[in-house]
Amino acid sequence: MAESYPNTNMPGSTMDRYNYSANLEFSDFFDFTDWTKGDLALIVSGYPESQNYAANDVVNSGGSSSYHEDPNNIAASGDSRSVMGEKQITEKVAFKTKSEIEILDDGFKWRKYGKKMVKNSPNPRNYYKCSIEGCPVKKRIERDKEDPRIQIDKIESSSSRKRNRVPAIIVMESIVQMPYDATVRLMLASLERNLLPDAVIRRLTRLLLASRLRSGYKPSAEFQLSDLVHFAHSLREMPIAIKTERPKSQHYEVPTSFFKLVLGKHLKYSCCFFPDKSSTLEDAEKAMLELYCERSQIKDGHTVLDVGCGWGSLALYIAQKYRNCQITGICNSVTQKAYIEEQCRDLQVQNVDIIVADISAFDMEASYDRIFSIEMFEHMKNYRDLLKKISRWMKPDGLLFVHYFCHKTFAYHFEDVNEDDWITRYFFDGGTMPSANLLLYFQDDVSIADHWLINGKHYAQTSEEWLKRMDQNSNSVKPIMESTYGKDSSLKWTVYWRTFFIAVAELFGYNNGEEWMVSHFLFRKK
DNA sequence: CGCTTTTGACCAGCGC
DNA sequence: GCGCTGGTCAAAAGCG
Repeated sequence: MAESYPNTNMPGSTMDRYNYSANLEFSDFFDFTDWTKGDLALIVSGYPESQNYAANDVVNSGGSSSYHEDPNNIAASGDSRSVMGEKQITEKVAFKTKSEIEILDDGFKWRKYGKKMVKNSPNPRNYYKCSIEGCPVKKRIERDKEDPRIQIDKIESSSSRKRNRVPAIIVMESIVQMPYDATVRLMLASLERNLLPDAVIRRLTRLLLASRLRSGYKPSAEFQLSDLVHFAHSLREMPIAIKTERPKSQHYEVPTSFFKLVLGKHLKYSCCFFPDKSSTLEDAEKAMLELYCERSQIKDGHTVLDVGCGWGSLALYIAQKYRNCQITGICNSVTQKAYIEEQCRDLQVQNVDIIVADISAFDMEASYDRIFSIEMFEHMKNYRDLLKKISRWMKPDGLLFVHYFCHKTFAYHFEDVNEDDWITRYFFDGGTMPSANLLLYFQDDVSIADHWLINGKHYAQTSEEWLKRMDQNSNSVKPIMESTYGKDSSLKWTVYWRTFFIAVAELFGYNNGEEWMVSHFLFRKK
């Protein structure tokens, strides 16, 4: 078996690309008028003392809107009482962070307006205002006089106008200090209200990934090959796929018009390949499609099956490139089929047939020279049964090409067991995160001919492009979100989709793309 | 040049 | 009122 792990040709210093943040107005993030209903101050009431406070102290669902007094006298001088006559509303929070880093970047833009020595302390106190015009949030930062490694932040938002209350920033400042579960809970609460700047979502995502890498994803602290073998074995006991309807409704029934605005012109809703970092998304879509053709050794005249064809990016690409190929695509939604057939008419292509079916239940007699599956195995469980079924659709000398995203070492289920895993809940419930070589444990009916890995940065950049396009087309996206999710939830879902793209980018960009990545397999029939 | 940071002046509150 | 402290302003300095 020839295994090669080619350098995926991503140039070195590309991190600047990944610091992209959307050019949105302050008011796009902070919907003041919405806050009068859910009292955000409650979410952050109390002064978290960096180490030893319980999550429940932070997420306080009852009580008054004023903040609790600091048990450790961190912020004794604050005055949150209402001024006589007009209603002055002040939200405050204070916390300590242990950090060697001189200036902690919290993702917000600040303007420094003062610096003062504090009595009885060798360290100065710095005064900042949020640099966005009209934002009433201020913060002051000083270092602990006993332990200068500890940074003390006090943040307050004060305004006479109720609609200008800005506890959002307080939420954000607090959550980055919190234990894992409290962080997640607040992130969710903040997300729903559209309160987090991209930089914060990115930072939180990385924190969560780091935390999960330490404990959550791995079946054991020392992940061993035997764990993977066990995982692979356990998949054999499961149905081919579970909960096939949920991801479909979660994800794939959003109107095609949305994906037309977000994806590249091939409508490839999977990882693209960037020959260099300045490649356009269209280039990258094409480069990956071309890579599939090359690695699968496809020839003109072959019969081709694309299992899980989506909007037909690969089917249509092959149909145009190899006019004598006859291509069948299987997708799970009628809207996708309708779109592909429309494309066939526009492109004057006659060699494509689309079947709408649930792969786990579907079967047929036909057989093919080449079978492709692009990012569909992630929705499946029982790879043995699935590969057995697919192998029956292969001609004796046929080849199967599989592309899935993966973790380099371990495999895990996407399960909606933790409320924290909102990506699972809303986008991938019932799916699997395979390990890079998981399919090699399922060679009952097929055997490996070749195997490649692709650095995760390609997916990171792909998702960044999707995000960029979604933002650029926000005017057109808005009515789609409103008609899909309802006017009340459209903002929330817009945020979810943006956060999903950000999270995908951070996941695959993690550890320079060497942690989560994309795996390609070429199998022959046994 | 366009931005941020520094810095002394100023101001408000408070205890005496 | 006076002295002290903490917070703010805005002119000047610093920076890439």
